[in-house]
Amino acid sequence: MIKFVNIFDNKKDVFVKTKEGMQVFENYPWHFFVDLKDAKSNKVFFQDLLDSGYVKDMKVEGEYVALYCPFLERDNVIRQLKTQGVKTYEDDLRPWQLFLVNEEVELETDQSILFFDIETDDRGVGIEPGRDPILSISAIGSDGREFYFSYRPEDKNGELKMLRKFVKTMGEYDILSGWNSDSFDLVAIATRINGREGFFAGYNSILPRGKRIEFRCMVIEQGSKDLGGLDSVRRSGKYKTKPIDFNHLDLMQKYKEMHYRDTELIKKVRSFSLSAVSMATLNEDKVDLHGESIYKIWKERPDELRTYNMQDVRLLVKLDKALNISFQKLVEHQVCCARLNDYTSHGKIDIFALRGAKRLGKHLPSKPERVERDKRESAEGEPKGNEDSDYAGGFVFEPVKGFHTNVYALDYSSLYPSIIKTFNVSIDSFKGVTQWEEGMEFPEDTIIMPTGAMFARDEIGIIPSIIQFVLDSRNQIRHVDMKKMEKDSLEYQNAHYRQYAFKVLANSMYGIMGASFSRYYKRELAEGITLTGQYLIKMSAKWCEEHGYQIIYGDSDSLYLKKDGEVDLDKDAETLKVFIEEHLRRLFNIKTCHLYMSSEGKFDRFLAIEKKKYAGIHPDGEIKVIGLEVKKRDSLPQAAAWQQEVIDSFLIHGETDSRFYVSWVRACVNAVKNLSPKEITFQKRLSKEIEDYGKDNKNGRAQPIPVHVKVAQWVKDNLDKMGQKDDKINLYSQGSYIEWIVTSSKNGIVGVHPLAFDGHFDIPYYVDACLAPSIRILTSVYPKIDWEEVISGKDLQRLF
DNA sequence: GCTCACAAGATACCT
DNA sequence: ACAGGTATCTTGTGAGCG
Repeated sequence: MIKFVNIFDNKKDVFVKTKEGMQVFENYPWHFFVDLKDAKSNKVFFQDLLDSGYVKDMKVEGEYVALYCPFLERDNVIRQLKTQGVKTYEDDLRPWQLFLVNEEVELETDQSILFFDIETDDRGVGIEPGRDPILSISAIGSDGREFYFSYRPEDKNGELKMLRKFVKTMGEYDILSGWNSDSFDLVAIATRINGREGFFAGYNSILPRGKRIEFRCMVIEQGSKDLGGLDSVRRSGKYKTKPIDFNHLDLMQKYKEMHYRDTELIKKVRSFSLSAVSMATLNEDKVDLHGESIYKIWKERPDELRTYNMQDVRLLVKLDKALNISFQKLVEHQVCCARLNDYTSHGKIDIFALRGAKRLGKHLPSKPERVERDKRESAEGEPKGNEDSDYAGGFVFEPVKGFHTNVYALDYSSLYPSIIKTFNVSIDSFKGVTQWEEGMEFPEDTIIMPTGAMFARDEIGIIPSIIQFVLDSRNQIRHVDMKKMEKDSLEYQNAHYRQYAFKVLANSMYGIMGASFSRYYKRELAEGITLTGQYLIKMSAKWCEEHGYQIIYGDSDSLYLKKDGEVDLDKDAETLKVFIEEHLRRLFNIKTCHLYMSSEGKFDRFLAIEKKKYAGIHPDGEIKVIGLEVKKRDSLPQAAAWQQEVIDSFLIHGETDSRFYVSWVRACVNAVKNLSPKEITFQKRLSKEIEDYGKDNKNGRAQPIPVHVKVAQWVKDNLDKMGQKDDKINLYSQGSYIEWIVTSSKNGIVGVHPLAFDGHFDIPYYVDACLAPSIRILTSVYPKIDWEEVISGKDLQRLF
């Protein structure tokens, strides 16, 4: 078993970095696969490939033939196979990927880390990594050593010398780790050394003394549309890095990944600045510079800069220790058999699945060729649902809007993985699509879906097998291994992270089957899963209605049910489970039912406002709020505060007298004119650079510029007024939050930055804006009351 | 020149 | 480079009207 720290190739040899040193596997025998039957039916063609020397060797492996050829000649060979119409498997794998799939390897979790942080010249307009000189770098190793690199203004080559010293130190550790370093610190270092394309040179202590190695680190532009998979939470900055032969761990990125669902926290830390996160986690802040420029301090009081710079790294080390970020990350990547640098969902799951397939003696399709596609464009002019673009997802019930009591929640646990297992959904077990109708005839050895997609019944497919393996492993860890361990021990922590990684893997399988760039993609399968989900939740809803429940709401895999009097939800859920199992067996010929609907508790009081917007209170007093404005970071603070009051009145106090709310609204209307600037300040995130807004939309017209972008432009033009820049995130670039107050709404919204606010705001506009979220709740409960009139006071006027 | 319905983008949520 | 579904707010356009 090789424990690797990192692995990469030069398209020929594979380099495996371990704790002991670098192992080189020269001319790693690169290969890919075709079906044996294809090789048999194209005998002459395959013989020609061998004779011409393009393919060096062929070996029969079960149902496949492995074709050996140098990776560099790959394109040529594959083109010929494509022309001949031969399907290939795994032809896209780089030598290092193939190595991970084939060999006995595991990621080393015991890796040394160098935490670091840089300070840059801040005299220019804004902050742009790579443009401004780097003034200092602090670093702390996981072994406790502290480093500080800087130079004096007089030293012409000071910066480059400093960077080279740093890179040398970096080579003494396995991992380089910073905060937002993927978009800032590392971009700056790589760019300052070698320009945008650049790699940077250094010494790797693992190699024999004196032997030089280049640390390659690409600097690439981040797509403006691409939000990185974590909705809008992930990206900041224009560039990011792609380190090749050293490990890099951006703690901010992983921290976001761990917390992106926690809307409460996101509201607190907003852009996930080191300062905000340290405050939230450690209750400790960065050193306050009182608005003084970094450059000035560097020039005049270098010791002070050192203190400041060092404090940031100390925070990093403390955060990692408190939250175990790097350890969790290492364990997670070890479970996936992924390199530390391959952090995308697809990158992490791919090698894991390929290894899983190999264990079963099977191979997975090659990645589809890159198709330039734009979902929106394909929808224009022609009917929606283009060949392989969009497909339907989960079903959302129209809520029965208003205030309810005695609401029960039912939930399919892991609906999509369960469907995959139950219907044996997999690329290799797929038998085509037919028209399905109740009671139709179809082959006995086939499972069918409500969409008509058919799958082999007896031989379990690769994907369901992997899911089964993943869930079995997870259960083994949770219910057996962890029981024997001491809580809070290192091995317990390790086990906990392992089981979590398995859970994530199981839940990601559906996603990659719907991702058109992945080797697992098949529209019929992805849509089969979602539409079967729709079928199941609708059928369950029907069953519940027939058993005395009223459907209040439901989304994809959940149902919210109302029933007064005695209710034994667990018993009903069990009966429903049996019903569904029998139904699926009879109509779809399934073999084993893995679907399980369980009770998610009761709500004494429940507000159904809109699709994806509701709130409820459990008997123990715990309140659950979903999707409402109080949970959104772009909500007006006062609007959220007032909406919270309404929610509490209904759920905690059970107040249902409409007169209470009418007078409450009147009081709010009167209070608007006295609101403080903070309460009426909007905030929204810039999801791309200012220049990228206002381009032509799909109708060929210039897209209007949103208010927050106009204000961002003002910020850019008035940077001198903004005071000290917070952290690495520019005040007006992709990822920044923009604040504004509305001063006029007569001819379009006019927003001004809080710093330009003179105290006059558009009161009528704010009356609407502050009350809208509350009014939406009140309208859903009391649809007959004209709340517009209550706000305008017309209902009062009528009385006089 | 006004109102109004509508399309489309942008953001941030939910499962 | 995991997926789709949805509400809400904003601006610009074009129809209908006087």
